[in-house]
Amino acid sequence: MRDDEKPNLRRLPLFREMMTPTFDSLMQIAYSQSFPAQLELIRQGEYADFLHVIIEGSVELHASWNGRDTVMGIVHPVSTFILAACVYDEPYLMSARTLERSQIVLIPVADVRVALRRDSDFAMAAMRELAGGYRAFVRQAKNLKLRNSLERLAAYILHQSCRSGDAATIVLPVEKRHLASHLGMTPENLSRSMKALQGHGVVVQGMRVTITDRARLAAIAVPDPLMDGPVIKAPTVLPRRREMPSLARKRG
Amino acid sequence: MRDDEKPNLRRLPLFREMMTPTFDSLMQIAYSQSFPAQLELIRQGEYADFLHVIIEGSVELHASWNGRDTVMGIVHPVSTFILAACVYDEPYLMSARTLERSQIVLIPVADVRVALRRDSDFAMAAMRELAGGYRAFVRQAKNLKLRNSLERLAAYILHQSCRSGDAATIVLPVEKRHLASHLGMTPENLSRSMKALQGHGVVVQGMRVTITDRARLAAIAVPDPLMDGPVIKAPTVLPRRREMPSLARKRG
DNA sequence: TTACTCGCTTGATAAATATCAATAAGGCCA
DNA sequence: TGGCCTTATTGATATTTATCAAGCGAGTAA
Repeated sequence: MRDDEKPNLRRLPLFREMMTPTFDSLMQIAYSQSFPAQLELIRQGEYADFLHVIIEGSVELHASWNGRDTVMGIVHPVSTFILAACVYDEPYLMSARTLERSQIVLIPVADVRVALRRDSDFAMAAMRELAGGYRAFVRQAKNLKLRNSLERLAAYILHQSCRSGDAATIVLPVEKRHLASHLGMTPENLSRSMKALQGHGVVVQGMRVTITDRARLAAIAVPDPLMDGPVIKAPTVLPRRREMPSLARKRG
Repeated sequence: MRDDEKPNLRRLPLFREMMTPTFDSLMQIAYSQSFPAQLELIRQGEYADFLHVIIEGSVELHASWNGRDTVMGIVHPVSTFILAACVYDEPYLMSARTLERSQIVLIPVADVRVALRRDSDFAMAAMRELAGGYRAFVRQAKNLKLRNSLERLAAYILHQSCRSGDAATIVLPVEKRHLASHLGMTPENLSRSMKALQGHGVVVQGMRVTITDRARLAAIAVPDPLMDGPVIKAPTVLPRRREMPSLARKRG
């Protein structure tokens, strides 16, 4: 893998506190690869072979059963995914596919396991990462069970706005049908819910959603850190550049 | 805490592999307490003070938002809960209440954290425990998003039967209204779904549910280890297999 | 026993959500 | 620029699920 990718990985919570020799040895074995859009990286039911770290692009976690399919989450750089399957040595519960061309670092699970055993700081970080993932899914389950679809959408919009420093306007990071599936609804239902939110503090123009009245939107969403996640605003975190945003979408 | 409780704890996956001195030191600080039914042990939003181990009785994990409330899970002996909040030092996402008189061992989180740092075997076990919890919630989210309420109920009945060695008759472990909430439906809906399942391989008499035609029930539930959890039957624990079952039936 | 809970069931109705079909809109490419 | 393909929207309708309001029934205390 390229040397200029390592500092990005090193900054991740998972790798930040581990000992340098452990990190270096993992980096020696790891390799970075570019995948085209719409590529199935992981299929549910298979066993973990690599810990994945997404450096660039975006990856969608989804699950299917009995001919139905649903989006379980979307992973953006820089973060890891399927750590749980690596630790547990059990089959993946979700599939993963690239949404766009993506740069991904692959670390063989066997080496991750060795590193976990050897480096207790790494183990602690992995534990924290897993606990975080656990909590994220608890929140998702709460969201599904306690909110209806309109409330979920409202909360999603508010949350996205929050994440970009309370920006009034957000741009949906994925196609609407994917967002719909992510929120546990049909595309038609999402479309109607978007319309319903207009007149409740929101203006929608294509992928661009503008909050005109935060209070009214919040009255529907009733945001709650125990469900929407800690409010980690990202006003100043911009060390990573997104090249050519206008051309960065759609199938490859 | 009583000495006769320690072996039970020691047998838990979380404590099984840790070093004896670490275990003993935790046991010295831990104390066991009996709680009456319907007692709120943990309130969502608060911070973890103790790792809980349920020895006897049963505990319900639930979550509330905006005046609504839902059952997120039920914990039976012998197992631990809220490890994630202990590790992460973040507020609980769920509340916990006893369903009946329960015996619970409490271990101060500070000591758990020290033990995690000192004993890498314990850390690995905790990691596996967290990964398992993570996966459980991924499955719950899949269940909610991919199945409708009738299918969830059918799957629940089959799963309970499986857990007791494919017994034809199971006795619901909790009141129906709690089960309804657990399955993400109203009591009325559960009642009607139970009735709907009669004539599809199930007979219901109060808390007693008998499977008369497993195939018909399975045709509704379409069981899947990636959603319903590993099939750990009570009588014998099968050796781990890693074949790739192509159980993902398309269209149904 | 009677009366009283409390949870379960049932029926009627309403709301939420999905499905199907058709149209509109947007990006992409020749 | 127009044509093509995909996604998004809209309308009509069906299905699923929730709500409200009785009624039922087992367990319990007086």
